[in-house]
Amino acid sequence: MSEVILKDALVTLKESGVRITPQRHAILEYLISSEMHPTADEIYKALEGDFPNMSVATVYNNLRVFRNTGLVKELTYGDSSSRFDFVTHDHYHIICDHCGKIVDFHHPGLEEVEHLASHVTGFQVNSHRLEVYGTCPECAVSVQKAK
Amino acid sequence: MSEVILKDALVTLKESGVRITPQRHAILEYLISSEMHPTADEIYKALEGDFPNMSVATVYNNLRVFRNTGLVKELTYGDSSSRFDFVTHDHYHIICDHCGKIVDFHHPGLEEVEHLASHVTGFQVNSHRLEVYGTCPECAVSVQKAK
DNA sequence: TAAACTAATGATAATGATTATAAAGAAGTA
DNA sequence: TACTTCTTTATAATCATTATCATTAGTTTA
Repeated sequence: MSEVILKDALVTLKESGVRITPQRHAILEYLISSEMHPTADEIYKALEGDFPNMSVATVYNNLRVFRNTGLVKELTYGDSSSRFDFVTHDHYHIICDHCGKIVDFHHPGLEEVEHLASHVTGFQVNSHRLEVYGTCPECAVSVQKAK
Repeated sequence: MSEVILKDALVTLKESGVRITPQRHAILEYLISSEMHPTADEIYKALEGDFPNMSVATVYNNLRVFRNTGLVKELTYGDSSSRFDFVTHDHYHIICDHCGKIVDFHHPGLEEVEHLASHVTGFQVNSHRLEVYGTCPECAVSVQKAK
């Protein structure tokens, strides 16, 4: 089923006039199949086996290409490096304060917040970003034990 | 009135056993008085006149101290450097896609989103983060003109 | 198909924000 | 005063990301 998603993505790229190189194919595939939200370096390391000569710059370049075509979203949290998320349906993220794990969850869009914000500030609103922070079940267990 | 806020902050620091140095005083004062959400470097530049010998490291160190005592929040957006926000009431930010301006707005907390996220993912929820993106009135005008 | 043009890759250097280190200074305490 | 601890300063180190540029590959056109 992620096959279909990948094919769709490739079609989107082609329609945007972006060439499908083996590297791009591999990066996309990894982003889609991976349940995590990898950093550029993690992607680089993961594909090192298949592409021993691939440069880090290629990863960054292509992530930017994907971002520009709207296929991929860049997530910046407090930590040093950005994470990249293949955009499927609209979803939000919940992030574990302890281990940094990121889990997706769905929630109806927060239009009323956008409206209020627009009304109060006079901005034309385009989008919003929401993240929830907490402790994941696994870390909750180990925190228990530590007591 | 920001006098009171500053005094409160100094009391908070003292209670946490943090010494009030002239540099810390100045950084706090700047953060409170400034309507913007400055980067570390902007703070550094702003205080250069009064503290010609102050090191950038001092700014970073003290911002970390303030963050740890809960006086200051660190905001990371897509761009390269973090921004720092003196915490007064709970508020959200709306950010202009064109000029990067950040404006505060108030909105009742999104508890129901936290509840849903907790229910779906099994996380214990601590907090959330919400930002709205759009075009500020000034930039909307210049975009009009450009047409 | 070959030549010409354009885009993508890879290696490496450059940038820039942030952090680490270590010496000197200031404040706090006995 | 002597001692300890925290803070500042200057500087070097780190690390993610971007820029440069020569090389390669793909596409277009004649």
